[in-house]
Amino acid sequence: MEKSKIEFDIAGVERETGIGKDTLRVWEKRYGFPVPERDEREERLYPQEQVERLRLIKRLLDSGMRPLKIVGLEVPELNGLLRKLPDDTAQQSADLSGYINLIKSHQASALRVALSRALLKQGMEEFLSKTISPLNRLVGEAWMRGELRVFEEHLYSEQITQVLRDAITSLHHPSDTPRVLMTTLPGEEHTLGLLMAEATLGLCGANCIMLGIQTPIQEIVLAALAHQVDIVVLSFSSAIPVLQVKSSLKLARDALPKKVSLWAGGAGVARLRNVEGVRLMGPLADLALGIEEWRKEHVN
Amino acid sequence: MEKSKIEFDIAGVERETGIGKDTLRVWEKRYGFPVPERDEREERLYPQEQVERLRLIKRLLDSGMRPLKIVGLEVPELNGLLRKLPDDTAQQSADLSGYINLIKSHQASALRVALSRALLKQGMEEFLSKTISPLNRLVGEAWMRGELRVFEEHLYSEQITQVLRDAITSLHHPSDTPRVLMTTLPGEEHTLGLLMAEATLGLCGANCIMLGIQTPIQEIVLAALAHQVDIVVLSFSSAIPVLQVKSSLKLARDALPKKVSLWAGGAGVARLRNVEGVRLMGPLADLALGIEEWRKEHVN
DNA sequence: TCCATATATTTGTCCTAGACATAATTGACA
DNA sequence: TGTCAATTATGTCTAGGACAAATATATGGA
Repeated sequence: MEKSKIEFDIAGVERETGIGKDTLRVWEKRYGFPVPERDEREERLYPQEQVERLRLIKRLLDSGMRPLKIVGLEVPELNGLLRKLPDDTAQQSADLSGYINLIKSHQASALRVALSRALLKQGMEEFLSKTISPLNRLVGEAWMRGELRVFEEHLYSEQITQVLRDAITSLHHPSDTPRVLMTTLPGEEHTLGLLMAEATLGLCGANCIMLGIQTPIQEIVLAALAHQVDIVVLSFSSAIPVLQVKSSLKLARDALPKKVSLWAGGAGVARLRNVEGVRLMGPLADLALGIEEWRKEHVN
Repeated sequence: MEKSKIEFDIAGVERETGIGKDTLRVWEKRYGFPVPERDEREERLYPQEQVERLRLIKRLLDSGMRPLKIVGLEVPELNGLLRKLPDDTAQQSADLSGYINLIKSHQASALRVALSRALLKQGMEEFLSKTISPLNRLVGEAWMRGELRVFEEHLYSEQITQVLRDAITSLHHPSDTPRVLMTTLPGEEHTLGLLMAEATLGLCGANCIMLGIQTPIQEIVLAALAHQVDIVVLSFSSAIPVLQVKSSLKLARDALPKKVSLWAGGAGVARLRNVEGVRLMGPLADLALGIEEWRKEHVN
């Protein structure tokens, strides 16, 4: 059997690249790329190479470049631009580059062991702030530059997840206050930020109720009532468009009872100014601070 | 401040309900529902009630009903239909209803404890086949009928995940063969099936490399090469359209080297007939069988 | 009466082409 | 050099039409 050519329909390209169908069509008209083949029904068929090129473009867009400048560039030029993206690896303490090397050489279990060891040595708080957070940023940047493949990033996330989940299980104090509901809104699929938040809150002795990702807004409200929580924590990664974050947060705030606090954290909120009635969290330490303040206000 | 009306734009409705924008527009024309309000720009604004109603419709659709019969029905009628959906609870051994009750009363930690206990008592294999699998089906059906809210289902998934992950960590034998890469394709977001598969394969002493969910096809190929795996396992939940499963599987098979086996499992493949070069797995036990056969063929 | 095959209907997703608010960039001016 | 206004770029929405694949219904034969 001859190896048939690998081609994606427009829905497949949207899934694989994260670029919407409308956007793909309008790029074709405006920038002359991608220009897919057509099947007998005149429907677009994107060959593998174009999808690969779109992935490079998506990365550059996510790191702040503008379509006009880069959609239409050939693969070598795109790679050239990717290499020029900022690289903090040098500034960072050398110990982090050890992790990066483990990721690049696909040594999953060694990576997991190294992370567990660091956790034991540093303690959770320092582990999160000095190791995981900067490592996340490093990995994110390396991925942007194309030094890490998607599958390597996936493997990395999986190991962090395992280490953190393990640690979190060991610090459960189910009866404490405040009661905190944790989840993300539909569209936000990243678990890592949520897990880091859970670890931080767990340390403070908060009673975390983890709902996982992508809970519809109205379900968050119902869950908040059913579990009688004091605080709802939503996590946003930097992958989500700011616009979407803002409007979703407003909807959530309106839908939740006033007495329930709404906190938003993660890299995705750094770009936000201010949202009425929502507490925006910067670094993880803000969460601990928030819990402290909440306790002061509820001493009765 | 007056509580402003909660309304979603068409993209928000797509995220919240999983119904595509094109579909929403064409339903409006064909069935007269949903008919959203419009903003000053003539863009659709869906009020909360319509979104809620769409969620009910989506559930009925997912359980096999046809749009013509149900899009356009009012909420009470929809609920009536939901209640008529099949209910296996009665047939199942009574012990499972205990779990359901824990879910409905939102006792997360009690549920987790009960599950861990069952795992210890039954052993992994029986735990998966006699408890988790039927429980998943029960929960799925109860959710379809509207007896469980989304957030309750989320909470349930989270507890299962924790119990399974805990168990999996304890059975790592990293140097064994065959080497198995595990992930889902873009569009498939369900982790549970993947975790259950990992537990089963881990029991057989296979060397599982877990990539998490939603790995682009080309990345799967790269990962398979980098990790020199013998088998790639993809998991499909019943939430994914059959059409999408079939075309994705074909693409993946074409993209992977011939010497790498491709296995597909999960509720989503039950509806498939046959895909060239792909081994379709029914129950979890098939995986164990597959590993056994693989070992027989590779005794050199 | 039951099953297989042919015909009709239903349904999701794709198409083109155009519009416009918001974000980012450029230019003018202090 | 910094600030504000004008301009351009960009994603996402609109409408209305088309069609293949999936499903339902009718038909014929054992």
